[in-house]
Amino acid sequence: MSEPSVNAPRRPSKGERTRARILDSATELFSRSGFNAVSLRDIAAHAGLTHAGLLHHFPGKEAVLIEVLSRRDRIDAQSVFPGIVRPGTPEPGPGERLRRLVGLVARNSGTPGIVGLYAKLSAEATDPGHPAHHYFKERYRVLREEVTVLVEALQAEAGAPARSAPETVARQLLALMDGLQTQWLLEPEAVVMEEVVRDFLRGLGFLPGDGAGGAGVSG
Amino acid sequence: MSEPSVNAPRRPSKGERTRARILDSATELFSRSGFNAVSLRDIAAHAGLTHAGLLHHFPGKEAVLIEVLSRRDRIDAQSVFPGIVRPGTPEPGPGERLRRLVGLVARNSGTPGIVGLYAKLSAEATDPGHPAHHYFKERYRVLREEVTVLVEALQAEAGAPARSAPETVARQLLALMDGLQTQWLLEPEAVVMEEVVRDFLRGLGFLPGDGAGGAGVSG
DNA sequence: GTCTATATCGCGATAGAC
DNA sequence: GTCTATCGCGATATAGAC
Repeated sequence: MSEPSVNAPRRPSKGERTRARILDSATELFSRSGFNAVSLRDIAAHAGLTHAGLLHHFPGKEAVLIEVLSRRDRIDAQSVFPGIVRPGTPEPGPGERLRRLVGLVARNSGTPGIVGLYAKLSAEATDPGHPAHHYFKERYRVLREEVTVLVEALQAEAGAPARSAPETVARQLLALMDGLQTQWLLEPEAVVMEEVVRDFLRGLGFLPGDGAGGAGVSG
Repeated sequence: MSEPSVNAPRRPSKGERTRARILDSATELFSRSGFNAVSLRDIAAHAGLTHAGLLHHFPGKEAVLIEVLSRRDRIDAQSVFPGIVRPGTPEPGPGERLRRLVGLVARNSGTPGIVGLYAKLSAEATDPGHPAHHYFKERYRVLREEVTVLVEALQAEAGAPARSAPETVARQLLALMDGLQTQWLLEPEAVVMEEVVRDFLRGLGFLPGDGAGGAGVSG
């Protein structure tokens, strides 16, 4: 049987290994120097082939970037919303999902290179016709839906009647996280993204206030 | 006497007029087609000179963009925080400044081209060494300070004790506005930036809530 | 001081040989 | 699947015309 079953990892072909090598090289170089400063020739050389050889695996430079970022997206999403990546997987409870989401914000502070790429590409991709346009539209749609569901659950748990529509709060939270990244990238030492996000969530009643402890989401 | 006094508008020199013509052309072309799709040769041709001639007035393409945006910045800032542009000018009251700030968000919905340029440049400019890096650092510093002062005043007016530090709220508001632009640019018909910002401000007690009972979220 | 012409560079992308 | 060769383009530098 050389037919692999759906979930069994099979031996990668040579092409797949080259592709992976290219993505690893691109991730490293993009993270270090950004998108514009890195040429296809740089990536190809780092991966051990020529730029024309690289373009056999990817249609263009931006396609490489999109693949780099969507690979990371998949990893991040899996940690917060496992159901996105593996449909049917049961999501953790709302409190746990929120904890993981804030943890993701904190973890991003360790990879300014990637965060910067994300900020740049998501801005460029607002242009219809940009190769990553549909990817980002879809990304925001999925994230907004997941966060909306999360907010609904948190509002229900919070007890007090919800002041705002869950979709609106979801938009606010995602916008806040994105906008904070820009401020943090400009002045990394002056901003603690995680703290600002926590403060916002506290205002919504999703995290205990800084006085007497509330419902147990400590430390 | 052909000596103009300090504040009297004097006849612009030929160079200054050329410079202004270049900026007008660049604004129009950038707004219509974005940054990457427009070449220096396009801008120069539209302004009636060659691309090398243009480069006698600006060191490079990005310098042109920075000038285009900072010119707009000056106009916008003047409408909300007159004191920034003309030091010593008395600011309007907090309520009025907040009203103008929200009005600016609403007005931005009329110029997606410029908003997009802003989103793209502010992301690119997070890279230290980018020609606009210092401009954006300074821009955020000034905006954050002005908004912090505004938030302090609004918190005092709101009566209830402030839950968050004014600087934090200022960061949140600016981040929210920036992040919303990305979402709006991706799906202009699905987002009403002004409404989401108002909702956020309502949650802070800076705008009147809708009715009393809290259950006012319809639709 | 203002602008043009030209020459050169490195880039992304394509075509076709192997 | 990878190469060499080549194209067109944007960006840049220099020399010099007005």
